[in-house]
Amino acid sequence: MAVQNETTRDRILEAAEDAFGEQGYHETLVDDIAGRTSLSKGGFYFHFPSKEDLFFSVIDRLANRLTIRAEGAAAKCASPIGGVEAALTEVLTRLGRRRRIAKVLLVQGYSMGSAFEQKRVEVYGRFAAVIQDGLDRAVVAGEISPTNTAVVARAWLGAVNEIVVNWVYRGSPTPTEALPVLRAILIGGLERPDSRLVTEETEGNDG
Amino acid sequence: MAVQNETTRDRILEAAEDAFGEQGYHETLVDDIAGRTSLSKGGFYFHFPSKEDLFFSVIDRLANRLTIRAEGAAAKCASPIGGVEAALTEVLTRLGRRRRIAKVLLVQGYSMGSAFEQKRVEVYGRFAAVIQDGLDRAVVAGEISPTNTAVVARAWLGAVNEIVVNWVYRGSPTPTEALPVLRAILIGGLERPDSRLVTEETEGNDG
DNA sequence: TGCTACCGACCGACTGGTCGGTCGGTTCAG
DNA sequence: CTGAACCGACCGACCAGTCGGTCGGTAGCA
Repeated sequence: MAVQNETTRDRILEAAEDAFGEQGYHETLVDDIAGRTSLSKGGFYFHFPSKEDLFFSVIDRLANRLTIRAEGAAAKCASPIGGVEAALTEVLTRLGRRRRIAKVLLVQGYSMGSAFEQKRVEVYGRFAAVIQDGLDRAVVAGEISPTNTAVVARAWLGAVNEIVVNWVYRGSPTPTEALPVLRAILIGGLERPDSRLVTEETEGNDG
Repeated sequence: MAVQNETTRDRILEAAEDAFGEQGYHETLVDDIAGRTSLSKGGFYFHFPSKEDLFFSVIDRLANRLTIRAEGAAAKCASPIGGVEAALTEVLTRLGRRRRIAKVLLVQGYSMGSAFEQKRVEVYGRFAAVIQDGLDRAVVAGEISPTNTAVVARAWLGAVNEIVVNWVYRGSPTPTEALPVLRAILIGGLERPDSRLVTEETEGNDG
């Protein structure tokens, strides 16, 4: 029935999140996921058409959750630049708490080869768009000087990404530890239009 | 003999660079590489013990070349911060010219699963160390304020990485186009000790 | 209440293709 | 004649996906 169906599907997604995070795409066998779910392989294929489809579903689920959280954090801030900062903090904090999730989202997809390229563009594009949107509004609000916000957004995304991935692989510094420095250099890299005495009012941001 | 040996080995490395860059690790078959080299599979295995070993050799070769170029560019500059900037420019320009190389170096490795993790740490660590070294010397030289240069180096690395990867997947903006903006925000994110305009004495960063 | 027909969820042995790696054989320069 | 370099048919592990079958539940009917 429908309810049981949903539950089982979710159980599979949950198990897959763990498995992919621990072992990567190729190392994770459909039998592994079936095992973790107390399902047979056939049972699994009743719920998902393919292993690839499963992986994409996992990615979508994680990316959606993270985007919602980031946008929620940003929405609580009055100023655009404060919003971007809050979103940054939220993402770093969130990923910093769940290493496996970070690994699935930021690393494991590449194992899929060309099948992943489109998905990568889509997911990273969505995050970049959130950042860029905040920056654009900050420009309009006169908080920062006009610049190529698309490039800046990508650079920020990359910086955050590398901090997290490095932590995933080496264990330190944790995203939380890196956050203050990261925030300082990213925000600090933006020019203020009224820069006679920078006097940041963005410093004591809320969140 | 040694000479012929080297030549064939290099031909294999060259072909592998192309193949991995175009198709990724899993999609590239040993037979592909043999074919591109006008060698049989057996001939290939005379020169390399395994496909994995071949991939690592390709990565090492590319990373070494790029590191040498970056360090060379940096060495030509008098000031440390100028050196870091020059290295950044060199890397972006270099990778921007060869999309396939960029793809092998920055993306394809992940396809190998856990076997690659150590290599990733090693290669990225080497690049980060070059940047960090420049930043550290810039601090000593009084060009920038003390900060957590390890984190800053990682962030820079990530920013550059994402710009290049995004270009690899989407074709634009090219690294060369992005360079001015990137340079501005990265360098701009660093505090100058003598800046009367920037008042705050480092609110969040430690060492 | 009992019986039948049916169904969604699940099982697990099996298949079919793929591909890294092997090995006995061949070529040819020295 | 030796052996480094190379050939290419072959092996066998591996694994995503299939398919015929099982089983608990339930709708409909008398």
